[in-house]
Amino acid sequence: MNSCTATPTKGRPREFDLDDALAAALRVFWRNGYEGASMAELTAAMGITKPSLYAAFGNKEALFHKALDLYEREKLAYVMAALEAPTARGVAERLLRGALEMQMSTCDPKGCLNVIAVNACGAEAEGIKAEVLKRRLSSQAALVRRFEQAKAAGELPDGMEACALARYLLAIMQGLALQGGSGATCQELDQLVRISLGLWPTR
Amino acid sequence: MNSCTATPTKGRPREFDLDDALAAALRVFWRNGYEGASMAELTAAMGITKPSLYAAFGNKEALFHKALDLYEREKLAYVMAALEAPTARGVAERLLRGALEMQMSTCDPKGCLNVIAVNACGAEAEGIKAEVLKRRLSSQAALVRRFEQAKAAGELPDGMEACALARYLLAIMQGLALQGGSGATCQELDQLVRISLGLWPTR
DNA sequence: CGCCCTATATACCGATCGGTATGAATAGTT
DNA sequence: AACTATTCATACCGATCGGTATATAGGGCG
Repeated sequence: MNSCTATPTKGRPREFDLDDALAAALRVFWRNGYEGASMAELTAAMGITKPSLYAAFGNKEALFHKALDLYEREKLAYVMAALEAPTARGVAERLLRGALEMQMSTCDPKGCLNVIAVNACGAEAEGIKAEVLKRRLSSQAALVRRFEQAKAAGELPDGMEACALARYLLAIMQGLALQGGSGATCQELDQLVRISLGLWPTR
Repeated sequence: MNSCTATPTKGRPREFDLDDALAAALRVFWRNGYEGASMAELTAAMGITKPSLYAAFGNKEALFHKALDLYEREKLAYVMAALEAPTARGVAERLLRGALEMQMSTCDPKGCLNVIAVNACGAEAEGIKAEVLKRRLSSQAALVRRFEQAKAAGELPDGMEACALARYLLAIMQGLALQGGSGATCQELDQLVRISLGLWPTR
């Protein structure tokens, strides 16, 4: 599980843990977005100095990409797992409840890093925006495929297209993350999840 | 309709139009968010110099507040108008179609300024975030009141709470704006609107 | 030990950030 | 014409931005 930390056994050993530092950087990006996270704030949260950061992670953009990897690997695992639910409704339920749980975590920042990063982009960070969008489209495509499979199994009402349903579900999840990041309480977000599941299409 | 431009009739006359300059500033904030919009970019888009901007609008934050006023007055007028629809479903339809039309406009930037501004906040602009949230909560409360009225009229299924339904509808609208700002096509967003209306609760 | 290699800490780089001091230009008022 | 009030254009302010040069500290290895 350790990230390929092959000890070089040569030269002065590093005095901080790569994974811990990356996790700290993720929290800062998560709270402040890419441009809102300054190198000063990042190094302070990671407990290292700027040269150490650049030596270990390259630069700010490379650090963000690695933090984004960590985010998707640890915090967005429920998305891919949800696709294995037996029915389309089960997929939606797992996705919505997973998104809700993320907003209820007390140790993590609120909101969704993907949502935050894709909007917090001045001209300088167009590459960041593109990268986040690419990943989002990838999981969106997986969700569409899952719903097409459900449609073939006769789970969806006639005339309901899989890609439209996927887009609808993602919109609710994005709204949930946005409201979570804007101070909505757990009960309010739970209301949102329940009403969405209550309105989920039945054949 | 002109903003109280009482001609001072004293001193050198201003060489630009206040409303035009504010509209240009709004477009920049809309595209780049509050922190992503630099004074250089703002003055370039407004066609004026920095001292003129500060003399006319105060500072960057005051300019943003005035741009936000203009945004809500001109671009979010459909929200309050939608509340006058005869039924809850009519309200939802007007809101969703209004949000869709905004994303289809070719001259305006994509996405929703409220959504963008509330997420694009590093520590420096906490006041901006609070102000946008305050306004959002205000219109959210109006929507809740409208749905409570609909519930009293027996339009909603038993056990469906007005505030939950309002939160659900707003989540979809926020997701729509987010997807619109992320490059979704008009047809894709229209799919989203239609499926949302198709799933709207009936008694 | 001396050698090599890497990480650390400090101090600094040019560019850009939001915001302003200053003086010339342009109008009404007397 | 002289005075006053307001705007305009240029040039500048300190602070912060992301990123780095330099020199020292600390480990494996001969």
